[in-house]
Amino acid sequence: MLDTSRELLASGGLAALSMREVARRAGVTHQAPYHHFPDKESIVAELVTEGFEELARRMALANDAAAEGGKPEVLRRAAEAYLGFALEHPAVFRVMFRPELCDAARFPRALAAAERARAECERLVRIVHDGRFSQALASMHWAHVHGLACLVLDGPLGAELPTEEARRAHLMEAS
Amino acid sequence: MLDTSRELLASGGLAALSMREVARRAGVTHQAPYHHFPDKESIVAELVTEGFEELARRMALANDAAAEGGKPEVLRRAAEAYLGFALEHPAVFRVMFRPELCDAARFPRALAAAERARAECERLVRIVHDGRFSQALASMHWAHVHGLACLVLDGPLGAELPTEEARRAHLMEAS
DNA sequence: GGTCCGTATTGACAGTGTCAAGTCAATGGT
DNA sequence: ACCATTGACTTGACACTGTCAATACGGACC
Repeated sequence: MLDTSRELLASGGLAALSMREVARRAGVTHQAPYHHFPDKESIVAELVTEGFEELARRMALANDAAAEGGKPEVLRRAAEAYLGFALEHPAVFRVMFRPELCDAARFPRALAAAERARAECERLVRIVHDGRFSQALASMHWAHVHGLACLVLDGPLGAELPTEEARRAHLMEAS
Repeated sequence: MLDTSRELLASGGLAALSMREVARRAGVTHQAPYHHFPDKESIVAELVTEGFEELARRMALANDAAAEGGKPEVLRRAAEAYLGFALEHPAVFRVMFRPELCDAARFPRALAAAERARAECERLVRIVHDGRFSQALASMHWAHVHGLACLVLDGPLGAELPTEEARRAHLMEAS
């Protein structure tokens, strides 16, 4: 069920993800999905939650590299983690940052997962800035990779150099 | 006609912008709008075009400040222009960076307007970096303000300090 | 065996974008 | 003066969507 939802979202974006199409692919009638999810928002919320969990996982892994590599290595890995996720799961990534699609009050799990990703970002800031932390610093780092991801996925940066090339170039500048 | 579309988009987001609601507000039947716009995408494209034109205009104005102020002043004004636009027209801003909503091939004007904004970004890079230019540098600057805008509008940064305060703090760090 | 519950079905409703045909007034050419 | 054309609008339909309601089936448990 969620698998087909993921597939639909990945293939045709949010527009392609419809309750009825999910039911069709599962070989059941259009109302069957409503016995597993109260409404469409719940499916989206589930996918969003998974997305933030995976993103947080990747960021955590990158931060763990602080032990071996130096600070620039951590930064590089963090950017790689964030951009890697965005490039590998573009449709999920886009949906994750459209809060109107998944009311935070109704889906605390999604919010918690997002918070975990945020916490990893803060951890990164502390690692890179010798324990110091400020919201402005965190915003700066996050905004940088997030902006890159958005522009590469949907902005003018995506047109040229769609793959590894441009991405690497940007990573170098990010540190 | 476009006015009511703008209103709907601004008030309730893309979901609230429907051909039939536009017709309703104009006091005509649901098909009347189709005599002025071939389909919904055309209306969205028009709003997107206006958005990019306004954004390019603001960025141009900011860049023109290079004559009087120094480089940091230009940077500050550019960020102010970008973030100001995003905060004043959040709904339009969001739609501008969802290319699936407005096929570039069908709407060359929208693409041209976006290109104009991009050109202003390149101009900024040249001003700040003494005439030097690289795509990576441009991406870096653009990504930074764009990421800030996205996160403030729809991300976790928007929750706290929604107005002038946090925004200014980020601007300081950006330069 | 009877009851309950989870799963599925059928059928409806309102709302959407869009196509097809028809109405009606103003315009312009002969 | 007549007529064709054009543009703005209407009416009516179609397929699609999310969702509600009522109904059936099938196994688990007392």
